[in-house]
Amino acid sequence: MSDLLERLRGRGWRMTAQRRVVAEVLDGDHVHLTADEVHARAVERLPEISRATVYNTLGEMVTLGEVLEVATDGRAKRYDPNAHRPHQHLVCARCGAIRDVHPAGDPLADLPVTERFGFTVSDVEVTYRGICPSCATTA
Amino acid sequence: MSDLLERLRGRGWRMTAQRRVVAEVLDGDHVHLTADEVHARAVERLPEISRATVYNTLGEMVTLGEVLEVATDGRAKRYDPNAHRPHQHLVCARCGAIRDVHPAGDPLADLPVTERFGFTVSDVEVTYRGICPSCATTA
DNA sequence: ATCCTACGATGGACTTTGTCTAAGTCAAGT
DNA sequence: ACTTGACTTAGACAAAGTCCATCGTAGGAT
Repeated sequence: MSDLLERLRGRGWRMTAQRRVVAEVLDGDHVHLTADEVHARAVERLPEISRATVYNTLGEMVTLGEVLEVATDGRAKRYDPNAHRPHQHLVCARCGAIRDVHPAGDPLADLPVTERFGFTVSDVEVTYRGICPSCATTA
Repeated sequence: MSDLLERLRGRGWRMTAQRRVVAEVLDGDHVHLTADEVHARAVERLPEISRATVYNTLGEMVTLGEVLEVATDGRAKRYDPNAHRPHQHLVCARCGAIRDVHPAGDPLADLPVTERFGFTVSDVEVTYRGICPSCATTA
């Protein structure tokens, strides 16, 4: 069931009720939750879980490469459990809705060596912005 | 001299000492400053300028399309005076240094209609990440 | 099964980044 | 120079996140 949980367990993670709940919340719906949203949902199952623990756990999962951090607006970071399939994000400029998208081509290859200034470029993050269908109809 | 200042004046902006200083600071070095860095530099020239004014002024310049907001990390937004030449950003994952870069091709065209989910896509933001030459040498 | 202990969790203080408001100030048109 | 509405100010407030001292417990050792 919880694929994410299995992967974490396989890495020798010490399993606690708190970590299990955070992993389950993240892996549940495939939406992109903020840390506070994760905390809110975790509290429903484990009322005494603290914010610090949620932040710590999310941070560890990011370090382990099992979860991605996405900063689509200047506000709270969002956490994306879909770390093992490369993808980009499409964000509604009005309501903030986020969809995973898969552009054609490799954006990394589009950056010529002359435009790399000696950097060792290892990653590229692409954020498309627009208006989603439901925001478009409600004027 | 201050191209940015000229453009703002041409739009009927009420010119004040504070706005002039903010525009000059931004247009001076072509680095990507945070709001607080802008404030720190502005204070050197106009000691009584307040943080709120810097935030207001930057926000207005963004609304007018004369300055771009870039959120390369989850931290403070940075302000980019180079709004009239389309470009993307290359960020050092270690020290946070930012360079403007010009990828080949149009990233917007790389998103097939089938991957747009009914969104009206109007903009794309690309952030390349890597290690800059000076961080690479200092282990 | 029980004990130990290092790792994890807790909550509250603290920091950073940004917004808001009420009151004072000033640029620019008349 | 006067007037007025736009601009600025200081400080309170808010949101997002980090830090720390202390307490609790998972899981190996016995």
